[in-house]
Amino acid sequence: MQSTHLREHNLSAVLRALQAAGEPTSRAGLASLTRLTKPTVSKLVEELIGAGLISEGDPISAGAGRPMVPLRPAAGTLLAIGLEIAADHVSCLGVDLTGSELSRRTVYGRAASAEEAIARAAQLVREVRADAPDLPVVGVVAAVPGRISPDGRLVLSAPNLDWTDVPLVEGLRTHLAPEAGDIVALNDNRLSVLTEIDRRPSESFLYVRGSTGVGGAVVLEGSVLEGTHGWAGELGHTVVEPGGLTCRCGRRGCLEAYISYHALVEQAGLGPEVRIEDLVDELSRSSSRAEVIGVIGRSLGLAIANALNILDLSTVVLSGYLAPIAEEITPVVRETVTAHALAAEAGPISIERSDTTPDPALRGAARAALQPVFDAPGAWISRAATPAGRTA
Amino acid sequence: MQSTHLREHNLSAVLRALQAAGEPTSRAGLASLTRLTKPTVSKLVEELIGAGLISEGDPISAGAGRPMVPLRPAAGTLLAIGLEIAADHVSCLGVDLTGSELSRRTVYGRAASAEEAIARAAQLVREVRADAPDLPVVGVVAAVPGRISPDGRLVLSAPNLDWTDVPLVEGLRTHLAPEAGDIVALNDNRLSVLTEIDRRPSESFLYVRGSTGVGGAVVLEGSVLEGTHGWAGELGHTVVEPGGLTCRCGRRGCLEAYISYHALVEQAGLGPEVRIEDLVDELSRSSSRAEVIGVIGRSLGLAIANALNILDLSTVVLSGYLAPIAEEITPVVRETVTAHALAAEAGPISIERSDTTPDPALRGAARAALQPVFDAPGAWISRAATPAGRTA
DNA sequence: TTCGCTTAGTAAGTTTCCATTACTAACCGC
DNA sequence: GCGGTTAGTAATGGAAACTTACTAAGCGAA
Repeated sequence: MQSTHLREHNLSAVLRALQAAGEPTSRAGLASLTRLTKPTVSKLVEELIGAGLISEGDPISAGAGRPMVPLRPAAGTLLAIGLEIAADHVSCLGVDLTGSELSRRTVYGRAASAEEAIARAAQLVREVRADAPDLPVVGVVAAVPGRISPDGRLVLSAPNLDWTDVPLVEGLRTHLAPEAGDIVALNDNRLSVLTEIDRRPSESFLYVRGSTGVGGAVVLEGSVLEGTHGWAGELGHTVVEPGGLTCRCGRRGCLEAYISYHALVEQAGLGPEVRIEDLVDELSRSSSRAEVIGVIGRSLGLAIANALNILDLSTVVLSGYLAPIAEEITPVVRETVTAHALAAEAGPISIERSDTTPDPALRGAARAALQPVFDAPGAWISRAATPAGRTA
Repeated sequence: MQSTHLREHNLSAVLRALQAAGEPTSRAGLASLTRLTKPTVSKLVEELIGAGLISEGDPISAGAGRPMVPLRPAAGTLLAIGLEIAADHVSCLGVDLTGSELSRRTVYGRAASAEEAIARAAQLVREVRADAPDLPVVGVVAAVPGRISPDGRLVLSAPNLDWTDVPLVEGLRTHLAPEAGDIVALNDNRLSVLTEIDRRPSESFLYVRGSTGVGGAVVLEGSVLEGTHGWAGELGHTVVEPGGLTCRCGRRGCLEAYISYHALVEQAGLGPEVRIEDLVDELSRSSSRAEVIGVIGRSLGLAIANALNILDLSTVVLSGYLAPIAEEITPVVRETVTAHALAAEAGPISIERSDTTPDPALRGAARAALQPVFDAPGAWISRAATPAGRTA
């Protein structure tokens, strides 16, 4: 590491520590969190304040001693933009460094083509920018329900959108002024999980999200496992029944063939807009409700158990349409997991439902767009020095 | 990071770069590998030479320019000790920083008790130390075929050894002088894989090792995934047939119940000392050979496919008793994996056989015992004879 | 042979950055 | 108001790495 990078490293450490603390913290507090000395932290904080990344509050007296000057991530000094491109809507969310919503836009309805969806998305980004015209933009992250090339530029396939090899980033870039910052596309499941990571920082868990299919993510000590192609954690095509039902993907016995919303809807012969809670009710008319829950629980449990065996994790978070029925299916899932997961021998497997914040993918995308600031605050300090706003 | 730690970081970076290079490298070469400047590398190298961690060779001329002074990890300057505790033998291997074998000892025969096995192991360690009495000992790593507590001190269970809750490290420590350095126990599968990592540094792959059971490891960019309890990658108890055969572990449908050496031997009604190649022959007398290969290949393939789906990897390495029959089973495994693994859509899944170096666990243990030197070379510099190398 | 080119390595001085030490600031309780 | 306590700053010093400029040593072509 060059000595130049040391400062960058420490700036980042201070900013991260402040965010991780989750509450206003004094310079002295940051010093003990980062194990840097008080003078060093003072200097770094001064720079970060200068760059508009940290803000000071009024001194707070807490017991004896000089009152601390509370520091927190600065609100309203920059704009990070998240996009969500879904089958039936496109949403855009602008947040500042605190993660607070600055602006939000949505267009409902299915786009006729990828080009149209991209044009809509770009329009929303422009509107969100216009709501905060003076703020520099960190970047744009788009959540897409599909597979994305490792460099985050190309949507390889997104079945629900009917997209194949769509150059999303290039498309957005042609519609947007270059000051929009970096634009990157990421998988919606691996963005949704960021919201969950905020709730339980530095934990390790398996995240299972039911949307149209069944996706998920693997979180190891607070960071999302990417995998070779960027789709690690995709639980949907785990084989739970060799030679079983044929899945939409053409394979047999996939988890999705048994428990995806899509599969269940088809199985029940219902319309596409049934809520999952009603769906289970509907299904339980033909067979017994316990049986339906049993099928979901057992196949899901088996897939989870196999994943936990490989990863040696002991926490599972159920999200998406699995969250509302989590309470009901958990006993069966737990039973199956306990019966098959090795980790169950070392201690109980925790099966939890996710945070119920709406639009986790959208929020996660905005959250991801903020990341460069935490990773490299130095870039923002040089920017603050040259008020032109653009890096040379 | 404090500025004190910067030096440590860079010393480590230089030493690692030298090892990773795999061939003698000049100071200038290290500078470009580490992105440090030549003078900085020169200084760091000087320290490492003083500490006996790097050695200089005679200048080598390669084309134009001044000949380089080749640097390599120093041979015979320190001793790292690996232990392997198996059901029918205990082995001990001493290596230096280059990984070269300095000394090796083995005692065959099953120990009557854990205490006896530990006493044997300690004796071997003493003998290996006695073979190189002047070298400082980095530490001792013991490979154990079982589950080990996360702190590496306690063997929770090792079915083949008939061990439960054995305080291995404490036991070894009472037999050994404290200068033996840190003593740690680790799982044999996750140590075996280190040999494979040396062959393909920084790659990601799934390592599947057939021994008495079926174990494995997950390697992500050159580092072994540990998991919550330290047994990530254990493929043996993946469910490949829900409600299928009963496994030794009491569960049903585990991979091990189908393809472990143990299971196959039992299935064939043979003695315990059959070689795997003969075993397959033997089994093929009752049914057709293709059928036996088919069962192994399909169940293994299914387990691998599920693991690859979760982890998004595209390389598998077969090791242990799977290596000698790799060629035969690979077609079926590949077919099954390709049929079920999502990653197969992005490109071919590579299924390879492991390095055939004998005693991979023992070698891996010694390799792991070396790790502290690469992680923190600074500790060895202070130990070195003359830190008075400060030029005024 | 000699001169220029190229690469390896070193020396000296400078810069950057953090730690140390010692201080001031501000508040509490007695 | 006075000690105790915590927050924060100022000045200095030292460690580490960078920059620049040099020497060392070989190759090859004029």
